[in-house]
Amino acid sequence: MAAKAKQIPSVWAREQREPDQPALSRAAIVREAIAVLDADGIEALSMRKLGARLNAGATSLYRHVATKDELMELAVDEVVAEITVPPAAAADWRAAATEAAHSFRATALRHPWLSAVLGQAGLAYLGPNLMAFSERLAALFTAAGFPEPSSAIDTLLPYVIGMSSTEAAWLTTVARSGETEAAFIARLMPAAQQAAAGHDHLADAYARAADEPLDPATIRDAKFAYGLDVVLDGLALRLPGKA
Amino acid sequence: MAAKAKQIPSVWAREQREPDQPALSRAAIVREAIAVLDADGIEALSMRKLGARLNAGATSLYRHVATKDELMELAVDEVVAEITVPPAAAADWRAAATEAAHSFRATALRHPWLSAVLGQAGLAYLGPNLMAFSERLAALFTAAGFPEPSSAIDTLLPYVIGMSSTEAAWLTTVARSGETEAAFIARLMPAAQQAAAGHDHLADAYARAADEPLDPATIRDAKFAYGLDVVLDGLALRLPGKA
DNA sequence: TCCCTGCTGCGCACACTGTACGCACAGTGG
DNA sequence: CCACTGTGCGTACAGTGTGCGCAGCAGGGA
Repeated sequence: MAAKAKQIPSVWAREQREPDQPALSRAAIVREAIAVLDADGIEALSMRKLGARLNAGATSLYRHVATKDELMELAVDEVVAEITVPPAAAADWRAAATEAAHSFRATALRHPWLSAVLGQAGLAYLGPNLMAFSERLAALFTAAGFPEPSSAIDTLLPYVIGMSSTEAAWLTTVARSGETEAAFIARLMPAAQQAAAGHDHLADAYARAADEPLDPATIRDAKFAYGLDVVLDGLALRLPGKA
Repeated sequence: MAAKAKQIPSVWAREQREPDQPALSRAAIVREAIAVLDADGIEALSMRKLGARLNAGATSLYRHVATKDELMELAVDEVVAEITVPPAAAADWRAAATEAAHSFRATALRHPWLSAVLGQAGLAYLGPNLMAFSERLAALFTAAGFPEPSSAIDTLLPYVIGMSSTEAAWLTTVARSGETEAAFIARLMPAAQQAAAGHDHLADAYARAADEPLDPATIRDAKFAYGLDVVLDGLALRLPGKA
């Protein structure tokens, strides 16, 4: 969808490339890809569409990026930089870990494709920002006095990733419906209750949830905080001097 | 890829449909889809390929399944039936929860696409087996005496899903490399150590891991069990009578 | 002034994807 | 015998990622 219209091929008629365009570059491509991902979701990102948004052809992108997967990897690493992990010197490791976890969740909800891609990649991503993130987490738990900080990280991160990814998927579904979260829940409720028929505990839980006056976002916040506290409680028991 | 070859159209030459073929049915389609998913991964499943394996055209499947997403939902629910959750009557809730978690992980590693799809779907899936699974978990934690069993579930499940999905992704990557896990790690190590340069804690962790004599599968088992214990410890603190 | 080399963008093409549409046939009920 | 319904399939459409080779530009010698 370049600005230049189709015209008969002629050396004289050919225009110069606009020099004021933001040049195609890896950074610009990644930035635009993130914008598309945030706005339209992961399956809406195609190389053609991305190229069009950059006033370029689809295959031009491949001069700067080896493959679409590599582009995703770059986008992940770029976005991971938004997560803040308090410095290790902080006296209260628990507050620091809580802040890091909440920052992760906030980032994952701001970029709903993040956790899905991250969870599906595992240790294969070695981008600088991801490494820096891991390093700061390791520093935090080491300073806290954990004998094996990586075990602590390998407990906390799966929880945070698991929760964030289901939550992001849910919010994506809601957003696609065009309704508010409460309205979407209300519309889904009958089907859920029907599916829960014969399952007493589930039916009870649904009934209790229906009476809940709190708004869904608050409930999700509380749920995440609750589970996080559980995990941190469990970790605290592993600190030397507590056993 | 039907058995009948192309031939000049003629009423006389047209063959009958083989009646001994296993009839195309929703159950057969789902079963075959799971086989493809297990063998070749999630992005290898295409309707055409699936149809071919069933001696049918691609679009024939759509008589039994509304859309590919629906097929995935059916496959997930089918596979979820493999997860065993001990009955609520079990005296030791902790052993029961541990068994359920391990069963989940085993199923997720047997079907490496499971957690990714599950984590990306959230509460939207309401299949009977998934409902039964949730019900039994709820029964378990209710019988254990938790005041709000759903909070316990919403803590445990994200951990289990998060851990299983990264693990499954890792194993998929390893499998695709054609090497053993140990060999793959050895080949990845230089890149990882280079990426960890300047990050002291990470570099230490890598160095320690390189000296580790245990085989990777054992380490993964231990890591999962460790985090699971952490979560269950944290949950145990929420049992009335412990506060 | 010329050519040569290397880099960037792009048009085309290939092999694929999910799935809508409408026809041809089998079995069933009237 | 006819009508109807359910099933399979061939064709087609609008996409997808990406390999290949060409066209222009920048800079560096001769």
